[in-house]
Amino acid sequence: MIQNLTEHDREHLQEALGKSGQKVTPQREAVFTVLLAQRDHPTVDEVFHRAREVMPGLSLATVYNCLETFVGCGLVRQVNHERESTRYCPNLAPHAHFRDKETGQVHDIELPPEVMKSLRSILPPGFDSEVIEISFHGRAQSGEQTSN
Amino acid sequence: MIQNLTEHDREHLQEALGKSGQKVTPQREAVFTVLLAQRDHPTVDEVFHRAREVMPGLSLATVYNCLETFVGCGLVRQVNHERESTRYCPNLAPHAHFRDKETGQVHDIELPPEVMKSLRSILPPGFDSEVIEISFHGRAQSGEQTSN
DNA sequence: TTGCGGATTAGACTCATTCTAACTGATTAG
DNA sequence: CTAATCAGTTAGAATGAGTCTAATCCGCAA
Repeated sequence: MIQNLTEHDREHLQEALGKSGQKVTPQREAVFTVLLAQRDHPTVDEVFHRAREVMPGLSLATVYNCLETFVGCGLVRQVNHERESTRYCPNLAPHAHFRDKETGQVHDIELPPEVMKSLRSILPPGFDSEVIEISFHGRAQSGEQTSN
Repeated sequence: MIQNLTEHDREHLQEALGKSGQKVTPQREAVFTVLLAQRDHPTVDEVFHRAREVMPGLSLATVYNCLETFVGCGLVRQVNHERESTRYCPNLAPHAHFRDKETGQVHDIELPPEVMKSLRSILPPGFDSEVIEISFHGRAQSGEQTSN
């Protein structure tokens, strides 16, 4: 079920968009709402279909646009695994991703600061990294929470 | 310049293919040779064009097939960054990848065992990972070696 | 020689994503 | 008030990496 945004989330959206000179639109709100409502790393297509239930005229291109905008202003992260469709994730805390071989589900794995540090430490001098992506691939015993 | 395989490399190829019940063919040898000759993480297309110089009749489909075969028998690794074309890497030691924002070049970053260990340790119980991919994205000051 | 099976091939196809050009609707300028 | 502007949205066309298909090739065994 897709709830409306909380006041807090709406402000978050507003502020992030505003910072990069963009506006809240009904479409952006719908897409953002969908992302927050079910934090299961949906593909563009999944976002599209979910958002359509609430805003039937919404076009696929707009979903692509909105998601790109959100990524650009730091509201969500892209998650890529091999060459599968890109997925989207509104979890902004540093985390890795675990993709279940069997179900295809993606789980967030918390990334403690000391692990981040040890990772950064393996870069030779002269390498300056802005983004680190860590992804596991394997199986998760059923019954594990879909973390976020 | 594309040299022939050393005796050692040819045996490596032979053995890895043999283990999974496959044979060395001229095409596979050509593709493998290309991968070893220039360890710059080429795309399928790059491999294709390089291998063509040595074997003009070679088809793109075969390059896809060969590379898939090699990945299947553990001879090379796939490297994916965002949604860019898949690249291939004959470095079998545990390592991460660093993609240079500016040049697009991919560098191998050695991954010490203790870092591997700390990474595995962040998986909650029940999560069992076979593959860990780590990729950095940022800029490398020029003058850095293209490690491998 | 014939037949078999794996490998190779060219070209058709798929499908996520990007591009394009037209349209909308809110805001600003005259 | 109009008109001009401009970001955002839209449908559909285009792109391009990768996959599939069906025909052919080739080495080996019967």
